[in-house]
Amino acid sequence: MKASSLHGHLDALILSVVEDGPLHGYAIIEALRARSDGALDLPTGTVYPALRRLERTGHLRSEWSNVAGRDRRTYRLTTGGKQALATQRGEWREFRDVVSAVLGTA
Amino acid sequence: MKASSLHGHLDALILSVVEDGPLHGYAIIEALRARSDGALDLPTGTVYPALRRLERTGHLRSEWSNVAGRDRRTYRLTTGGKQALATQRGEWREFRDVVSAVLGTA
DNA sequence: GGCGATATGTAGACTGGCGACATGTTGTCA
DNA sequence: TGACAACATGTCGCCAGTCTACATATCGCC
Repeated sequence: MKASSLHGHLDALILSVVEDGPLHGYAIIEALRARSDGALDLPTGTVYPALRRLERTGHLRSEWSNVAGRDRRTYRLTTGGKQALATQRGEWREFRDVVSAVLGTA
Repeated sequence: MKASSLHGHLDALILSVVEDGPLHGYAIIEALRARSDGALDLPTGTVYPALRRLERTGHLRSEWSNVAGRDRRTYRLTTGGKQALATQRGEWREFRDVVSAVLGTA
């Protein structure tokens, strides 16, 4: 699937997979792939900048750790992030319904 | 609704409203607004460039006319445009289902 | 030693939607 | 007559966000 069509919806997807528990970047990419049955295979150049953006806006917070000799930056949802996710879920539903209605793909 | 989330989906929406019969730019904007119950209110700076793009790629063809003293450029779907619309409807369905699945907004 | 998987990141290009602007006509209302 | 909304088309430059390609490093396996 063309991930470029995600434009503007990626943030919600990331927040959504982190909702179930803290994850580091690489694991987030895998979680998105798993949850979408392989349809979403996002490049690191897309995800890592998005994570820093989400941290900058206060929706995520990160913490470094080392697991089996590998450095990990683990992200978790903030309170603001939870609210943002709820808002964005609502916006997604509206967007989805509007586009489906216009396209006649209800 | 934030129309910026349209990114990449606008072409399909335009092709879809033109599918029912030739329309000029201004009427396309109105048709999108009507079909979406007011949710889609696109600025001319978005729609007109998109129409020229769609004509450049051969999905639309245009013709000038004059109605009640006003110049109109009326667009209609080409054969290629019909095929493109069918393809994009399929892509939309997939995109919609994937995002809904990940967000849990099924 | 090499390679694939794990892990993070940046730089620059490209695309597309948006706000602001520019232009002109028609119809309406005071 | 003059102002203003609606009709109608279009451009320009900005900006946000995604992608490609690159850079770096560890671990486990063969």
